[in-house]
Amino acid sequence: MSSAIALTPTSYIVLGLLEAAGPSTPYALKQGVAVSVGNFWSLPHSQLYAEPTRLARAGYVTEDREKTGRRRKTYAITDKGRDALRAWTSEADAALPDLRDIALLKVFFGADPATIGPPQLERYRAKVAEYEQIHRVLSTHGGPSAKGPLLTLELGIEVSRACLAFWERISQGD
Amino acid sequence: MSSAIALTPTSYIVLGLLEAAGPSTPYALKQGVAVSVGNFWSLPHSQLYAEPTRLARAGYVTEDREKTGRRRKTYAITDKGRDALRAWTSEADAALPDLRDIALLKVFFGADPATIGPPQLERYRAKVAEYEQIHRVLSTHGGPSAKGPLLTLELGIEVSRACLAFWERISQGD
DNA sequence: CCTATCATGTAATCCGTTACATGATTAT
DNA sequence: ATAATCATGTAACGGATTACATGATAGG
Repeated sequence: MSSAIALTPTSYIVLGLLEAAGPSTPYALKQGVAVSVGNFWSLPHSQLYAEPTRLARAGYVTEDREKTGRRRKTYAITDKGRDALRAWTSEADAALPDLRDIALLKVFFGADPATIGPPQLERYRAKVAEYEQIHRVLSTHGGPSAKGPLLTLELGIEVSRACLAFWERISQGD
Repeated sequence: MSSAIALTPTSYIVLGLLEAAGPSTPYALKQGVAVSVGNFWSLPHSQLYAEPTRLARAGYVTEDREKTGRRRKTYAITDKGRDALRAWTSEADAALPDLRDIALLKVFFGADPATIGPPQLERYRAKVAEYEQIHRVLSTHGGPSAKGPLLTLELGIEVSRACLAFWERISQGD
């Protein structure tokens, strides 16, 4: 039988994309991540080659390789995969995530806000604008399947605004 | 000579605590993390045994082991360590952190907000209260060295409030 | 005295990152 | 043609998590 593996967030990202987009190559997954989840959960493209392999080993997806030419691999979610995905989305989480903000870590350890703040502030400004842009596009076009992504964007916007306000404030000597 | 290693956020947490608290055992570091950085950047205690060892290998800290009894290890930051820490806090960051919120990931992939939201909401409520409590304590007692931690708390509070509002909103059918 | 809990550490596993490498397309 | 970029992968290394394990200390 197929060996058992632990499913990580990366696993669910792959499964989720495969369910939403149908059979895909790692490169297609990469594109998918870039325009969707990648906005708040990024991963290097190598993961999108490695992870489907792992998932295939355990039967959550099937792997299909071209016999000819570039020998591209295409992955498709299986029923087992769909079950795992649904079980995961149905379960509430145990704990809140850490902020894990390196800039904040520096401030914690005494970094000068005037140094750390301004670039940070600029990036959040850009991020907010970008999120709002995507949100506009998704809410006008984009059907009911855009519900999750839209909500996600909304949290992204609100959190980014909070961060923006913070870095703005501490950038000017308190 | 000592082998070179890459310094990770974990490294700087250890260095930062060692500078702030003076020579410490891994357990003391664990205590330190728990009441400070741990609130937004947690790590398992095993890291606080492994990481100082790594740092010692490269000369950022010294390791001192009791000859008798429990043979506890005590670590102290070196000048090289202090230099590295200062260099790090002086440099602005390159990129914003990802949110990496698993609950949000679930919503993105279509999870029912009514399932995911409420527990999330409760946790943020508690978190905000906890942060505010710590903030009160730190701002009345706690000298000028509490500046960084206080700022950190303030971002924590603002972000948590934003998240709280979000989960509250989506918990009730939109 | 016994059993929780605190304190202190090591071992194994593995995911994730970084780097390397090459085959196709497209633009100039 | 040829450079540049897109597409497609593999290899290696190491940090991080999880689990295991035992020595002290305090409470009942």
